[in-house]
Amino acid sequence: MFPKLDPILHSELRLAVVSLLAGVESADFTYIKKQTGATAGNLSVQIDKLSSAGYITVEKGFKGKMPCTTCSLTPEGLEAFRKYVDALKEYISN
Amino acid sequence: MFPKLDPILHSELRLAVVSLLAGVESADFTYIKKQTGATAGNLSVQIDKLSSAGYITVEKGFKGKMPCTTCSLTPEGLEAFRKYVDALKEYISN
DNA sequence: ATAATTTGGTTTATAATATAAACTTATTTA
DNA sequence: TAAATAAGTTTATATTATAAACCAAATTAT
Repeated sequence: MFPKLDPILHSELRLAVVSLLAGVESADFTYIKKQTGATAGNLSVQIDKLSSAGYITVEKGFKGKMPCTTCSLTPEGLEAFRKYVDALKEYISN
Repeated sequence: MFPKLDPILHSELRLAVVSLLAGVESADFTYIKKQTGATAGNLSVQIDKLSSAGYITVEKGFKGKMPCTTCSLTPEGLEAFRKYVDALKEYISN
């Protein structure tokens, strides 16, 4: 049977963000924006959702004088990602 | 970089339907409904979309006296599924 | 025989989502 | 100091997913 796919992660951009963060300590907004090719508005919204879900933490600081938003995956986010991947495999393998 | 995910397939139910059909010659509406656990309305809509996209063919006939809608994956549908899986792997592996 | 229920769906309405466009605030460059 | 750029946020819109309501025919119960 097909397991339910976590709707927080079953989104192209949010999945890309989490996938990206899964590989690094942390990444800032503009880096994520470049890597994903997302618009700032869309990214801002999706980062909020991941943050509200507790999948990432978001820290707003400064790099020099410029504002800089840094994101990193929480343990819960990593676990959710792992589960999502497993669930997905039920759909795409066999 | 993250490849674009085919929006026709990046949907929980449509992906389940295509995944299911990828393994068999054809399957009828009620069978798909049972296997996916979807509601009839939702399944009807999603089957229409897959059909409009040319990913599946839909034949309405009768099994005995009861109406019976039979679906099967087209070569394009199979190819799209294959591509989707490949694209997805860029997100979920590494 | 006919009323109620079930089967196999479709259509319509609604709630959620994704996305872009417009806007804000501060900074740097011309 | 005016214009342009950076780094986001907020708001508006279009699309989606989903369920609820509906329909017609067949079956079962009375």
